[in-house]
Amino acid sequence: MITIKDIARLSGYSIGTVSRVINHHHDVSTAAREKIEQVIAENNFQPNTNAKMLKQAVSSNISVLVKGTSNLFLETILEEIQHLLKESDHGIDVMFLDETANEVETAIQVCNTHKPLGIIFLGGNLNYFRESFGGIDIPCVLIADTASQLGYENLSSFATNDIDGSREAVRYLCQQGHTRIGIVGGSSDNERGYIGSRRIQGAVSVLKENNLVFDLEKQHEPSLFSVQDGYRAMTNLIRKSPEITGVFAISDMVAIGAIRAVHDLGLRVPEDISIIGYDGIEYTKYYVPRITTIEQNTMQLAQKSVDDLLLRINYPRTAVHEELPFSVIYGESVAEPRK
Amino acid sequence: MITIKDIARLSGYSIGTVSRVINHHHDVSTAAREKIEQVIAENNFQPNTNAKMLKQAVSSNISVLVKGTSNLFLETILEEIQHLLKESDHGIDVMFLDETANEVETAIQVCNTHKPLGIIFLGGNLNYFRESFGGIDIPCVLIADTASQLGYENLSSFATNDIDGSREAVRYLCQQGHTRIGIVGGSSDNERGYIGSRRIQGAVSVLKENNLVFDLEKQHEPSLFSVQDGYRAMTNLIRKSPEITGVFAISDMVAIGAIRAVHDLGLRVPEDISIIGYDGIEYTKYYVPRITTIEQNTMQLAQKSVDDLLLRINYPRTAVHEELPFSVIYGESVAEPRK
DNA sequence: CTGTTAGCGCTTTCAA
DNA sequence: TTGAAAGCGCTAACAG
Repeated sequence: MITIKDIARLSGYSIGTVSRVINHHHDVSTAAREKIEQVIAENNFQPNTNAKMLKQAVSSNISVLVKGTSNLFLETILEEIQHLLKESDHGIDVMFLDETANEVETAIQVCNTHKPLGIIFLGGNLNYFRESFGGIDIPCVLIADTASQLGYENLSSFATNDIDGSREAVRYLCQQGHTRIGIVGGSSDNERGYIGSRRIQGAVSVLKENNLVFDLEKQHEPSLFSVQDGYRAMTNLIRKSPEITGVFAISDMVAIGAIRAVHDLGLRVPEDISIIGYDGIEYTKYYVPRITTIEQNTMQLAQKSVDDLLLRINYPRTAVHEELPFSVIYGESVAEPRK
Repeated sequence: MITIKDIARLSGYSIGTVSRVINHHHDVSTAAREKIEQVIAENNFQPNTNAKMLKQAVSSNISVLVKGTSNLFLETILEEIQHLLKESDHGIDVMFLDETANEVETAIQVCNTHKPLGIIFLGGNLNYFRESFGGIDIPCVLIADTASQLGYENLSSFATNDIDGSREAVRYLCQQGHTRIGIVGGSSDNERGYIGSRRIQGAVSVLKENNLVFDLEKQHEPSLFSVQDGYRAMTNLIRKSPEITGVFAISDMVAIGAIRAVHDLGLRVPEDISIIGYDGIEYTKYYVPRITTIEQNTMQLAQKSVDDLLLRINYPRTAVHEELPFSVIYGESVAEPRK
């Protein structure tokens, strides 16, 4: 392994000067800079990040923790964030976590080792934040869930209002004339701070307002946020409530599984059953039928989060919590019910 | 930040002893171990990874470099690898790279900083390996492409034979009676070591053997490995060659975009145009129509790679290169052409 | 502008 | 079984 010491020896300068060149300090003579850069290139020298991080108080990086490895919705936002951060002079440091992992514990680790200037959480479980976010004291942003009730001074959040979004979804089904409406996805226990339960909550409230019968046990089937489980859940739902004509799927992934399930039961979407999804991932536009869905504004989510984080890194101020707009994307998976 | 020094002070032992406890050495008295573990727990102490890595010659981890952030095919293999490695006593260290990134340069970096025992490359560009893999001297495995011609002693590879796989795909279209066959995806320039060009090569060879006319310019449209670009490419292909009845899409993602494109042109799959994909990602089973595709055996790819890597870590021996079987998954996207 | 030097937190000899 | 102490590669403060 080639170290800064080797470069110093080979270039005839001291390690101090080499370090200055590496870190683009301006108090180095052109001669020294050129010579050292040449030696570095010749030897393909890479400074040891461990030593660097160990020594440095802070890096100039921003860490992004993504919850869930194959969550297309979050990945879309991530791409946008990477794009935006490339403009700034901050490095970026992405880390993918299992859906079940504790992102806040991981973040504390990351603070010790990577020493970022700020952290963006892409998705997360509010319970973990409640438990241990106190251990973090750099500016952070939570995307896709709201942290306003948590009251941390250094944690902003940007999200669409899940209750309103799902209300809109179900309202649209009602408008089309559906009266027997089912829900797939989310868990039925009203766990606090869980996105799925909020979406269910919104959906149910609209059904109640429209005086439609709704038996949670019969007209809802829980499901993970995956295609496979959406398929299973929808199959069950139709079996136990064959009279249903409209379905709100808690995420687009679930909607895709659900549509396939409908087909395999010999029914058609939207002729026999209408399905509306949630998130607005790119994929829904290429499905047959194109999926009607509630689109979250990934661009704005990314933009606002990055802006806020950079602002708070440079001018310490208190965190903000903002709700961003969503919109209904009219696809081909919802129609009026048969008479 | 709480350090090993604090734990030493708080427990009344020296930092040497604390370090031994942390690393589960057995030359520590039970009294010391218990006291120190208690203090560690009380203070929620996390050893600083940078300092640890800086000092240690090697970790006991295995690094996995995934090429492409939203490549469902590779992600499936990754999940399997994580599962398999959990059985072993090695830590695992995943890193996602951009599709355009240089994974070998990154790997060299990773060797310096994480000091893994071995590396698994999930996807990769053979050109980068040719250029700089010489800089790596720990056991490595490349998955999804073959490195046999490269001749590195410490680089095994496991992949399905892309030429045979795409031959099988096109052969199936021919069997069904298609004579005017198109290809979407891959790039037309025969870049060495590029998966797409090998799949095209296999496809074309079968067409030639069956004495079918094939004009690369007219019957092939290049595309990236994405749904969006598959859509665009298929639209172009049909415009320039409307007589085509069967299409080989170089990946399932491309196939999905292609099917949607067919629909939007007022045609149907498979009634008007048959489409066969490649990879066998989970998703194809939930599309409407279910996509006929060449399935790569992700389980075996993962299993063999992990086995080989662990073996070579423990008993140094030369690398191996193996081709793994594929199979045709008969979906609903291929039918006999209209007369 | 450049060199020297004191650590960053940890592991690992070497002595005791 | 334990403690003391020498660095791992690097940065930054200080002196020149």
